[in-house]
Amino acid sequence: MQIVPKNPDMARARQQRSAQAEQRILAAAERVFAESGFGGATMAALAAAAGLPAANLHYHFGTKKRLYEALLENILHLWLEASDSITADASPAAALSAYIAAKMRYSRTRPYASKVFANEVLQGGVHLHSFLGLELRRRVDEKAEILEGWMRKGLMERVDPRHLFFLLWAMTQTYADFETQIRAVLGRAAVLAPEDYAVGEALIKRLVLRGCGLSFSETEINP
Amino acid sequence: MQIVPKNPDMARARQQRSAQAEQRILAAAERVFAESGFGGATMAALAAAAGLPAANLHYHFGTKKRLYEALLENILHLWLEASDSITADASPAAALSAYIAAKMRYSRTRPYASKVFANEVLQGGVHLHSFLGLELRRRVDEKAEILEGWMRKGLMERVDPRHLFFLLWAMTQTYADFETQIRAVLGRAAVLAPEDYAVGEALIKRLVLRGCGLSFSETEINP
DNA sequence: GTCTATAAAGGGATAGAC
DNA sequence: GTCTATCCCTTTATAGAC
Repeated sequence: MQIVPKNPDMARARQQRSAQAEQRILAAAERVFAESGFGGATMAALAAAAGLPAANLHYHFGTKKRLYEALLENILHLWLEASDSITADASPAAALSAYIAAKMRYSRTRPYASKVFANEVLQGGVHLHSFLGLELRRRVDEKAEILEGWMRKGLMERVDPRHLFFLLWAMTQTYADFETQIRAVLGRAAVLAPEDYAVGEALIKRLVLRGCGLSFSETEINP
Repeated sequence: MQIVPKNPDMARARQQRSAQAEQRILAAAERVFAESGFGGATMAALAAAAGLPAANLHYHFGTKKRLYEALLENILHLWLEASDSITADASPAAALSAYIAAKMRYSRTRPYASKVFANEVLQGGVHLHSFLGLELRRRVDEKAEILEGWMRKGLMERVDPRHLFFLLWAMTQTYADFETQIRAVLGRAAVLAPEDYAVGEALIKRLVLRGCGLSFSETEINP
């Protein structure tokens, strides 16, 4: 990362090992920050989770804060991808269903990422000001405009598109962020069962599609 | 709290001052823990928010952990109250509407309490094991049984009652827990406007009531 | 019960050998 | 790039005067 090497081969090898170590650290950090929050996570815990001495983390990321910010940066990209299905020429029912499915897949496969993001927003999102105020806002404005287009064409009933997104995020992300609570209520010992996610996803689709005046049939959604 | 007084009057006065101080500390702690998480909150910050020396907090609550647990205990009571409207002889539409309204009122009036609870669940709920696994689970089982009764009588369509609760919690609490994100998207500078909560509440009612096959009319819900 | 001062421990970060 | 040893500041908690 900050070494001037003698020959190209050594340089490449070094960079590769460095990149590997950084990925390893970020993956471990996702879990540790999710479980302890920024303030509760210690460099010792982060290092132990990554299987490295704490000094290595400082070498690669400088400070705990910068490691955390690098992790957040990674997570934000994931967050934005899910809405790709919402395009002007898609059908509202299919687009919203696909969006819900994508967000649920994210909750199921990347629960720690979801929790880190939730933790950050919960605590005021000080590290996210430009993301929330610029990138996210722009993206939501774009998608809201598409929904308003559908409404003008009579393809769906009138709803406030931004609030609809707030509720979509809340419902899908709760299966990651509040998984502990859901497991407790359902009596699942270690992890949620695949069918728990399926039941939740079907119910979210039902509420949303019907709420927007779109037909909802189990078989259409889960063929 | 641990003083043996000479006469009853002095004892009462002391107890009152002590109780006042403890309320003051708990109110400040709700805000500080919400904004920084358990690990990020320091006794110095908690003391400053309460307007007292840090030693006083230790006098009243012993350790930071015990102060946090006392605060959580307070918050859990709030959490359970909201579902009082759900009784076997209520009408499903009215009961669910009242529940949504109660949870939204809680998000609006006690956002810090909601955030502390969210933070705790997010981080695995280690301080909530008995609450989640016993009290909450029992309560949800009870309320789920009431919903199933309504379904058997044909008063509402069949849905998984537990997952319905997960979504109700998620949708209503998001207006407290993710308020930062909602404000950013809506372009609200300091706080959400009263109408933001109203729009959210109406949309939640619409999704839920329609999703359960119950009639939803704006005027019926917001007279 | 409340305060000031301080002990004791824990945590982030760096130095320097390899 | 990675490791061990360590510095130094922050934080929790207590002691003891008032």
